[in-house]
Amino acid sequence: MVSIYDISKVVGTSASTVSLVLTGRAEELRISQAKQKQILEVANRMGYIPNMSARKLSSRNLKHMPEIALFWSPAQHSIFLNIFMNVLQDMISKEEVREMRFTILPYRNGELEKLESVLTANYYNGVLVPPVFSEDLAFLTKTSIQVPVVLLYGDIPQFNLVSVDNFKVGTKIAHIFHRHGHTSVGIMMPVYKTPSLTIVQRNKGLSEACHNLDMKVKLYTSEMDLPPANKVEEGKIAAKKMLEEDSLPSALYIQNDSLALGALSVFSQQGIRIPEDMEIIVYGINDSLEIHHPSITTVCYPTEEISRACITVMATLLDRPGTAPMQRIIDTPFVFRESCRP
Amino acid sequence: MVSIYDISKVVGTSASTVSLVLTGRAEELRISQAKQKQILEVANRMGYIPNMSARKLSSRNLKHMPEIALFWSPAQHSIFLNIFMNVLQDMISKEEVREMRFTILPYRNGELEKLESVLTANYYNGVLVPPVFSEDLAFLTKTSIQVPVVLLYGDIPQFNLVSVDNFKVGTKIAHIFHRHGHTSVGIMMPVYKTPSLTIVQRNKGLSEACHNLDMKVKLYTSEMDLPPANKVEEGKIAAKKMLEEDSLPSALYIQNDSLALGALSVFSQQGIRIPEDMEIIVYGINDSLEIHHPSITTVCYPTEEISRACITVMATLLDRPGTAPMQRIIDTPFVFRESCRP
DNA sequence: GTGAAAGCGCTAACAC
DNA sequence: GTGTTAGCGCTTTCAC
Repeated sequence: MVSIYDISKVVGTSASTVSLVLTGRAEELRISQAKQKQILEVANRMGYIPNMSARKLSSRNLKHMPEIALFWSPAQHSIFLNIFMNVLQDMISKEEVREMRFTILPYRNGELEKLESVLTANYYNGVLVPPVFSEDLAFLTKTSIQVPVVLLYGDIPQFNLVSVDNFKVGTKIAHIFHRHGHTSVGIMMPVYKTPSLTIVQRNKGLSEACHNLDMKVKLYTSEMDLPPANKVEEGKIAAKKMLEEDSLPSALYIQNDSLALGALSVFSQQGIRIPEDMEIIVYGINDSLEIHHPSITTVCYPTEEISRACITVMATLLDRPGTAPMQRIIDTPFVFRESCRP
Repeated sequence: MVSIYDISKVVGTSASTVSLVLTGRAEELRISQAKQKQILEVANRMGYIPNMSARKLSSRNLKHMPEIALFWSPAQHSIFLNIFMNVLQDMISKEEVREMRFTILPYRNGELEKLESVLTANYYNGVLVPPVFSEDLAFLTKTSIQVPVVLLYGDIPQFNLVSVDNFKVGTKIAHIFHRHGHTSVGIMMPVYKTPSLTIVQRNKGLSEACHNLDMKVKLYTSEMDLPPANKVEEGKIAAKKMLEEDSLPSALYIQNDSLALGALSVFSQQGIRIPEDMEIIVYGINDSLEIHHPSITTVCYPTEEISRACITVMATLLDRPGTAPMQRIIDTPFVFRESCRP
């Protein structure tokens, strides 16, 4: 990489002159126009990119700020980032936690190990990992990381965990349906090549509890893997397939809000009455579920509390390196509406 | 701030030993257990936080990577970040642009200047600024920044711009309504203490064109500033107020998708037929608008193209510092559905 | 097993 | 106006 020293050699001046020009202080120190122009030109031609680590290091007036790596895959719910940043800003401005900054490291599910060098070299003061696939979890387990790691899913002893009890969410839903006297329960879920572990856990919690409570369980999917933007379409297909069958479950749990929107539009078209013909609970947060007729009962990931807990845990670990890993399990709230009463 | 040198003094060893222990290479270099334990303890007690700038600088094997500051306010549409990161990852993996990393700097609208030190000290290789308020734009204009700045809104000559023509969007809508023979047009918009400049521009384009085409324009809002999460409720209130008036516009443009969901639910309850009684165009992207009965015609911010252009512009400027500012105006696509045919 | 010393790329103080 | 020099905090090499 080209440094100001390289530029200074080409121009035939000292590195400090180059620095002065490139940081915009040429005028105040009265560097000659000709030299300024020449330095700028050479920098442009050589493709000089300032090394910010060096700059930060040498700047006397900068207070050092921890930098946290935030892994991010396309599969995460986009609202998370926004809420997380709002909560962060809020906590920092109220001085509830020390300042820190988050750098986003995009990765694709199952390919976390491509970022191995970032992790092993410990270039960040901490790492925040959203719910990842099992292969990513396996990779993390065997990687030696010397900075605090906060996971949003996955029970790895050496890491911190801030999560919800997905299994329990499933169990709770089963109990609600059982209390209402249902004997057959449907689960509608997206078709993933590899389903997310959180969905797997919720399915498992629901299925096992249903089994224990003598209710039948049936899975419904569109059986075709559409692009992520087409979840609504997937819901329509899944709902249509469901309606083609001999019997309908009298209670349905839908794993995703977009899926639900698609399914609900089909149900309404086909005259399925909700909750009379079928009670419905949806995992999700979409506004439309609230204003739908009838309004839809939801369970959803408590993004704000999770964010708050993440930030608190991270701050604690930054200030006290080597502290034993912590676990925070946040409760998942139900919002009961017309589609399924408590 | 505490450094490994501080720790070494307390422990009574050398800085390099501390470094070895703290980077997890104590075993391979056979540092004594006692010393390891002591160093770890002291580091924890003193609240040692490694300076990553120093670490990156001194690591021989690291290839330097540009770091870009991404300003982010709660008012931005959350989907943007997600799409932006997906596009980034895609472009990098296809080697269309050089690698770069984005660090999120949260700020509140109108308070961008609180981040002045970040900007003037030039601690990032580039800066990406989403649509900001006029006071933020004014602040940026008068701040001396020595690294490439890409704006998503605002015509400041010294900065780069990647944007849409909001005014033209308004004009286009006016022409569609005019072609359909409407003489009265409504604009429904959120109540903001300070409305976003993009909304102002679209309103302006629509109003001016309506005026030129001899159509009446009326603004509708809820007139109460609910929290951002209540945009749906705002839409309901605005719609109810609208229905209380003597006459209804025969064409309505709604500035925001959540607002539209609220308004549409009121219209449907009150038996307003769409598009017969009122044609509707919505600015937004929400899935529900597509599956609504009738389906809703939308215009929306072309996030993917904008992201792609931002990244391209940024990469160009990183590689060729001092290149003249660029402007990229992206076209805003209409999706015609039942609520308003072309 | 541990310490001394060089050097990463840059800024800033000071000398000329 | 421009160059020299001393660090910023850390890793790494090499000597002991």
